[in-house]
Parts: sequence; C-alpha cells; structure tokens
Amino acid sequence: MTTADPAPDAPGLDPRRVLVFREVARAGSLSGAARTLGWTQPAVSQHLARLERDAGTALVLRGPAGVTLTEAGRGLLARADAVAAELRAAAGELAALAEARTGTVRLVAFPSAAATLVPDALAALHAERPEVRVGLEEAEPPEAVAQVLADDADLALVFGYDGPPDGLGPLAFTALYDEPVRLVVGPGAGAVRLADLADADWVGGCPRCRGHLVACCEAAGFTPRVQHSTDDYVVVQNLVARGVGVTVLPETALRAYRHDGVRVLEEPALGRRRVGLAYRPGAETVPATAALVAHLRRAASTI
Amino acid sequence: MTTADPAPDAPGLDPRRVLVFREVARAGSLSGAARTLGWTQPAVSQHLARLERDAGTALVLRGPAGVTLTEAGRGLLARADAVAAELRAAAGELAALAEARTGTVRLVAFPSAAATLVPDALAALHAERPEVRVGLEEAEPPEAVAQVLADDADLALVFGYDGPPDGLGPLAFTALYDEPVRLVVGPGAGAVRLADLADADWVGGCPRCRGHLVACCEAAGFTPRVQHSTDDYVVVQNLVARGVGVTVLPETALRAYRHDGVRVLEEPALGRRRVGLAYRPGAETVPATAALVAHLRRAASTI
DNA sequence: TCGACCCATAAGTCATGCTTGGGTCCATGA
DNA sequence: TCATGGACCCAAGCATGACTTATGGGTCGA
Repeated sequence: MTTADPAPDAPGLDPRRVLVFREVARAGSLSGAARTLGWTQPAVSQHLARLERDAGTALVLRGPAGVTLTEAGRGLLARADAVAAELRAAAGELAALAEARTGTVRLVAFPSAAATLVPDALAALHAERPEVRVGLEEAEPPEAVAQVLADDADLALVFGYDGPPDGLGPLAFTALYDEPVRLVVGPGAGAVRLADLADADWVGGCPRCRGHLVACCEAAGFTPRVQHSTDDYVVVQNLVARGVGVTVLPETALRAYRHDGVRVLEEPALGRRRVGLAYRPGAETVPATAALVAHLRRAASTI
Repeated sequence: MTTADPAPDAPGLDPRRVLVFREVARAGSLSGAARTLGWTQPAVSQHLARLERDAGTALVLRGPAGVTLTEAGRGLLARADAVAAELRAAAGELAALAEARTGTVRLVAFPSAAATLVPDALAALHAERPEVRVGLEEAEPPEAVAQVLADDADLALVFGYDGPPDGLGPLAFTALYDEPVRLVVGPGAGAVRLADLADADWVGGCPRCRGHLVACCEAAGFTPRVQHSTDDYVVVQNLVARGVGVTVLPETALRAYRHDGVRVLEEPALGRRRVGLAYRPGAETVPATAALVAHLRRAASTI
C-alpha cells in the first residue's frame, strides 16, 4: 500500500538547495554562505529563493544584518543537518573502500587450492591491509561459479583442464597459473605411459577430475576402472603407495605433499590444469577485491 | 577543533546523484531508473558514472540483465535511503507549514488587548486550524517590540498615541484599529473639559499611558497630579467611581467593561490610540502568522 | 539469426546556474 | 551631515552542465 503523496505536483526538495540553505543558516547571512561556498551572493540568493518557492513558505527573514530563521527554516535546518551528516558519513565510507583501507571480499576456492595458494595470499593481504576482511568458502568450481553468478561470492578460485573451466556464463576469467597433470603410480609399477594402465585400478578425485581422467584414458584407447574416489591428495597418495591403484595429480598437489612411496611420471597426454579466478566483469576494479587478486597472483607466481 | 578532512580535495558527493543512484539500486537497472525518473537511459548512465568517479570506486556491476550492487553500493544505498527519508519528511513538514495546517506563532500583546481582541482571534483561529498553536505572552509595547527584535516573538500587538508606537527599529507595523481616548470622571464632577481638571487627582495607567496623559495635560496648560497607577481598567473605574480621582481610558477598555458610577466624556485633546501589529519584515508571509494576523484583523473590525 | 533487453559513448542542444553590474535600505563613523 | 560599507534584490549575460538523440557492443531467449 503506497501512501498517496499529499501534494501530487510537489517537485520534491532539491537536496543541493537544501544544503545551500544549511550554509545560509550556519553563516547567518547569504553573503557569509556565499563566502564559505566560494560563490557570489546572488547565486546563493537565487538558490534560496527557489527553495522557498518550492517549499511554499519563507525559510528565513531577511534583515539588514543578515537573516534569521523562520519556524519552517528551523525545522528544515534539522533535516538538512541530518542529510549532511549522512552524506559526510557516506563519503567517508566510500573513501575507505576506495583506498582499499577496508572492505570485505567473499572468496570461494576449490579445496586443494586452499592448501597453499590461498593461505599465502590471505596472510600477505592481512599484513598489508588489516582492515580488509576475506570471507573464504570451499566449493568445487561449478558450485563456486554458481555462487558468483548468484552474487553470493565476489571471487571464485577455479580450475579447468586445458583451458578455462566452462559454464562461466557472463563471468570473466583470469588465469593464475597453468600446471601439468602427472601420473602417480605405486612403487612396484613398471609402466611409464598412460596406455599401459588399461588394466589398472584407478583412484579418482572430484567428479570433474574423474571426468577429465576418463576422457584422457579413452583418448588413449581404454576406459579406466575407477574403484575409489577422494579429493584429498594425501589420502590419494597413501592409497597409491600401498598399491590400491594408480591416479593422476596436478603438480601443485604433489608439491604441497609428496609421499615417499609413490612414483611421479610425466605424461603429456594428461594435459594441463589451468587455475584462475572467475568474477563478474567489473568486480576486479573493486579495490579490496583488486588487492586480493594481486596477492593471489603474487602467491601463484611463487608456486 | 575541526577534524581535518581525510581527503582535502574531495568534491563531496553530489546529493542529486546519490538519489539517482538510489533509484538505480531500487530499479535494478539503469534503464528502469530512467523510466521511473522520466529520463532517458544515457542521462542516468552519465550521472552514475560521475558519481562513481567522485566516489573513487564502482558502485554497481553492470550485467546483461541489469546491475548488482557492490559493497560500496550497498553501503551507499543505506545512506541514500536515509537522505531520501529526511528529504521526504522535510517536504511533509514544510507542506504542513505552508498550508498553515500547523505551526506556532509567538504573540506578545499588551495586557488590556488580551481582554477581548486576542481571545476572539484565538478562538476563531483554533476553530479554523486546530493544529496551529499560539504562544501568548503579555508585555507592554516597548518590551513587546524588544522581544520581536530579539526573535523571542513573532508578532507584537502594540499601541501608540496619535500614530504607531516608536522604537520599532527595522520592524514593520500594520494598524488594526484606531480609537479615541475618553475622559473618565466621577459622578459628582461637573467639569467636562480637560483644562478644568488641573486641580484634580489623577489615576494613571502604564508608564507610557501616563506619559501620554502628562503630555496632553501640559498641552492644556497644567501638570497632572498622578496619585495612583494601575493597568487594570476595572480597578481604575472603581477608583474613579468612588471619587478617588479622574482618569483617561481608551474606547475599547470602556466597551469591555463599563462601571455604572462613572461618566465618560469625549475630549479630542486626548487624541487617539492606534493599536496594531509589529513584526519583522516578511514575517507576515509566514502562513501560520498570516492566519493569526487575519483573525486579529477580523476581530478588530468587529470592535 | 533475429529481436529485445541491457549498457556505454559521442555529439548536439537546451536549460540551469553562476557571474557581472546595476540598485535600495540600514547601520556606522568621520 | 554625509559618506562608507555591508546586507539584500533585480536584471541581464554567458558558460557550464545536463539531458537528448543517435549509434554501437554485448548477452539472452525464441
């Protein structure tokens, strides 16, 4: 239910004029207000005259030594002060955000990225800008992208195989790094090529990783038997080291943790994994977000 | 101690643009905001672009289906809503004052005027505009004028002899009525002219009334012996009726109360008393004040 | 592939807003 | 007493700013 405007033809008060009136009230004269505004006196006079015309009543009484407020003017001054306070507060908040002195970035990252890259970046960001807060959540790339699309997150740290992930929709993507995918086998295995592992048992990762594995194997002429699945690259290596199966892992996972009992083999047929950030176009210009992106990029370059 | 501006070159947010941004946020798109504002889409786009330039950060992220707010935009929206609420409230208050639906008039009146004129006017005003409040104080003309000059009152009901009162300074004066001053004597007196009362005892009124009496008597060739003084025209007539002395009273005082035991004589030498209103120039345009003035004038015309 | 919707940019025109240069009224001081 | 200065208003000129039209890019859905 919308309340009907009491005056349908009301032009609504021009907020700029209201602030000019506030200066007049504070200075006690039109000339004084003009001086503080850096204007000439007639300019203030015209603004005030039109404001009074819009208001329908006098706001000040002109005297030889300046002006005094009417009842309407006293009431409006209180409102004008509130308006000025809000604008001042808004300007302060915006300045803090613009300088990235403060702000909150909602980051969604895939689980294993949270292992090294994200902690490094967050630590550096916090050291540089202690007031910037980062909300971190873990989600696989498809869910992470969905969260950004739904405006539940600002930044998604995602990966794709041999290129950016798909399903980005209108989101922008910027790569952080690109890494090879390795073949990881047990100590007793003699095979060194993917095609030799048609009869092996496989340990898969997340659904998309498994999909990529299956695609690579089929390109090599067989369909892998995936017996176990886990995201955890420590668990995976323990399984492989004990001969339960073989697997594939990206380079960074192996650099974060390397089990002594596995062999890591180069296998170009497994392609490369591209890790990067997905975000709504323009979000990279938000200062706090830009700061986090910069630190993520720096952390990625040291991997 | 003034706090230094955090950004000395800050242009300060243009409040009009802030309200435009608010419409964008509420509509969810620039085009939608343009429609509700009755503008074209580029107009809104330019306003928002400049506001973002002034703010130093993006406020919305442009998407193919509209815009979504950034953190800065969400913060600014809250402030903008507060600004809009203040402006709306101010407009409502001003409208009520402009229509004289409400308002407060501070009236200072000389004591005997409060007897008939002021009550009549206040009753009529209250019947017509029950929300308009009148603060009534009693004071003799010089004090009443001083109160208006000091902005402690809006309207002074004052009188002067043979013209407006003096000491008005920059105040405006408008006459309400003009009345003769009568000679009031006891029942036994045979004299009918002022000059015959050189040896009588006199009852005086307020200081200025006494001054006028003395001036008239001196013009008639004698200095009156003023033995008693009271403002109250009932008391005065009682004193005169009992032969304590003679006095002068304005016509309205005699119409408000007439003691049977006094004789009232016309005496042109006593001049006339002019009753009117003193006010700061422009104050008569304030709607509530204008309404009171109109009712005072109407009440005066029926005297 | 087309059309509908979103947005940005460029250029033009018109209105607004500020300035300059008058003028009046009051107060103050020589 | 008159002159000065400070307050305000009014009228006119002019430049800035704001809104318009016109155009182009982009995404989504039919």
